[in-house]
Amino acid sequence: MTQARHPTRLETWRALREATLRLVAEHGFAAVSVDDVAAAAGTSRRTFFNYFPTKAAALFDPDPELAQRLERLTAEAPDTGDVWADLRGICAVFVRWGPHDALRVYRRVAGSGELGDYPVEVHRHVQAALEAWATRRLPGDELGPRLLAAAAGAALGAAFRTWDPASPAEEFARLADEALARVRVGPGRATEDT
Amino acid sequence: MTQARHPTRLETWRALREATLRLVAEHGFAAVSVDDVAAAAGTSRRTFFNYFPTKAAALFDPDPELAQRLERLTAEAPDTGDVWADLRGICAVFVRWGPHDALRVYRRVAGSGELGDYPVEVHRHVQAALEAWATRRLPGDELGPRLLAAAAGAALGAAFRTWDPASPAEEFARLADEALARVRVGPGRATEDT
DNA sequence: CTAGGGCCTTGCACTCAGTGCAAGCGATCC
DNA sequence: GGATCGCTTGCACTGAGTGCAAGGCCCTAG
Repeated sequence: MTQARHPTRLETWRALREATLRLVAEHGFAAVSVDDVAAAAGTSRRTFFNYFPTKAAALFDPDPELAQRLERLTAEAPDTGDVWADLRGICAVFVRWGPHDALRVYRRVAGSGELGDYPVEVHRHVQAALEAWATRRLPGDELGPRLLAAAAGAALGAAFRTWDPASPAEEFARLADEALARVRVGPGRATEDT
Repeated sequence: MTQARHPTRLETWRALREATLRLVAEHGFAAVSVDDVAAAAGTSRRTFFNYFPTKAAALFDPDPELAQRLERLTAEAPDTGDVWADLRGICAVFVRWGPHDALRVYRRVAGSGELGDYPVEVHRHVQAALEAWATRRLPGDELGPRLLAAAAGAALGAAFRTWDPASPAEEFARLADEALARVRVGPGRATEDT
């Protein structure tokens, strides 16, 4: 039989994330203390802070594996020449992975108004990855990459806020597609000679 | 001669905002405590929290007068039939008012990475006002108003982050114009029969 | 087998943000 | 003159977040 084994770093991370998600879904963000989460995950309060810098981070920080997949997705994305269309393609794929259980909790927390800053928190790392991708695609353009990533983030955010968390996850993806389709981001004057 | 007079509520508000802005500009957000701010504004710590729910709020909450002007701006905005164009018009005006001294501090704070959530904080109330306006313009459309406001906010945010706070404020307005011009938000399928 | 070094956990103590409560103070209204 | 209302303030408390140092587990070198 297998020896009692120390949990790996990722396992502890996931236990904390899991506990946070569950407790917050049950009681709301404010009503859950870090001590509660740590106890529920079978670690100490101090260890919690070794993994997450803030309580909110335990809710929103990207799962390392998911982050890696996103990294790969942007790295392998096609270049059709139309940056915005390619970006939409990336988003369309990404939006169908998401940890939808987490998304539902995010929506609940968002609706309760407990976290004024939730909308970005949720998408910050996604938007950062998109911006990095756009920067590779538009070297020399300062505004463009930020604008592209922000516009995509805005579309995803609007879809997210419109989504009814009680409805199937596919509905969120559909809303995101629609939102992305309604937005268009064109090249700047400086780069239209490309 | 005038009698010694109790400061009006707005005056106290402004004293606290002013003190926060100045101290944060000097020492950074984290290095300034609420006690410091309260003392600098000539009030008590407890009074600070009677005016602002959080330390960040003292930095970012909209000046009541400015909020009113924004309210009026959206109320009186023209309706040319092209929602996005009208929205761009509103933003173009707004972007030339801003308390640019505050904006410069925001950029500094933003650059230092102390406030992960700054970008929204800065624009939250603006975006909310734009969304309210868009909702009046597009009744019955759930996604549309959020998308319009978020897209405009994204453009403003991208311009803001690209702006060099050492350059004149007009440069920020120019960047905002450019960003807004590069983005286009179209009507949804459901509303294209309007 | 043992000694040591690295990584992770944990407890302790501390600062600071944010809140409820109740007392105080000035102005206003009968 | 007394009741009331709004604002301020002090006090005490919870909980987030951090630095520090001690202890435990594992792996490796001798």
